[in-house]
Amino acid sequence: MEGKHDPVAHEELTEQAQTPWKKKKKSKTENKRRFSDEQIRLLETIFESETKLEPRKKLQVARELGLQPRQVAIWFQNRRARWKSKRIEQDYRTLRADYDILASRFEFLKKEKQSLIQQLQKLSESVAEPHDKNKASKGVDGDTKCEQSNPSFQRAPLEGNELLGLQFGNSGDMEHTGQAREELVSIDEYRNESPVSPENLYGFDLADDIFGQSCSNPQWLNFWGREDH
DNA sequence: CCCTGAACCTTATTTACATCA
DNA sequence: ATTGATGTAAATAAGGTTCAG
Repeated sequence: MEGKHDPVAHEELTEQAQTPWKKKKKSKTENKRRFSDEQIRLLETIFESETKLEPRKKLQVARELGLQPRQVAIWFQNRRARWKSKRIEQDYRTLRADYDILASRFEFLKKEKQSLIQQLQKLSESVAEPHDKNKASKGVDGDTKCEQSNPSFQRAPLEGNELLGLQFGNSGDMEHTGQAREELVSIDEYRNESPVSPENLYGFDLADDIFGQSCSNPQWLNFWGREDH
């Protein structure tokens, strides 16, 4: 990689030994001057195309700018450090923004889940009532598919276990029961009629990514069914 | 194959200087 | 005009890697 023995690079040692600050702790008349605009301009130009200098190029640049090769080397070292630090800041901002979006989605889905649970409770209560015969047409549909927009309900009433599975995040079982999945798939239908649409709430389209996945991917359901998230 | 020294790297820190309240 | 705080860039130090000899 780097650190090759280069007769040209060896030149630097000789020059370095002559540099006024070499091994000096301090000098009262220290002349640590900032580089001129012209020097910085050229150094920056070179840095844009190559962040590391070949020894020969370093000597050439040093001659051109009237600097010691060591100074050029140090400038590039510091420049790389500054560049890296800025990149880290940028990466942080990007990650932070991603996190904020996910947090918003999480909050929305939490509310959505609560709402669904309440709806299921109401439905199961109404279905459980022995005297009514008309409410069957308002039941939960077990034949639902994601792509299906018809909200007709022809399925048998919810079993207590099914409801509990959702309510208490008992998703380990649900994941492998097609029946349970079908229950949850009705989220897709619910969102179409939901009074609080995600678009209105957060200004971006959740339907395509979040709900789109939730319909086809049981792992999503598994994830959001847990309380510890 | 191992050792050594040179050259260079990254990272952290120090130092000198500029700017501003 | 002076001064202390603060920011920035040049330089140093320490420790690591690579590679020729």
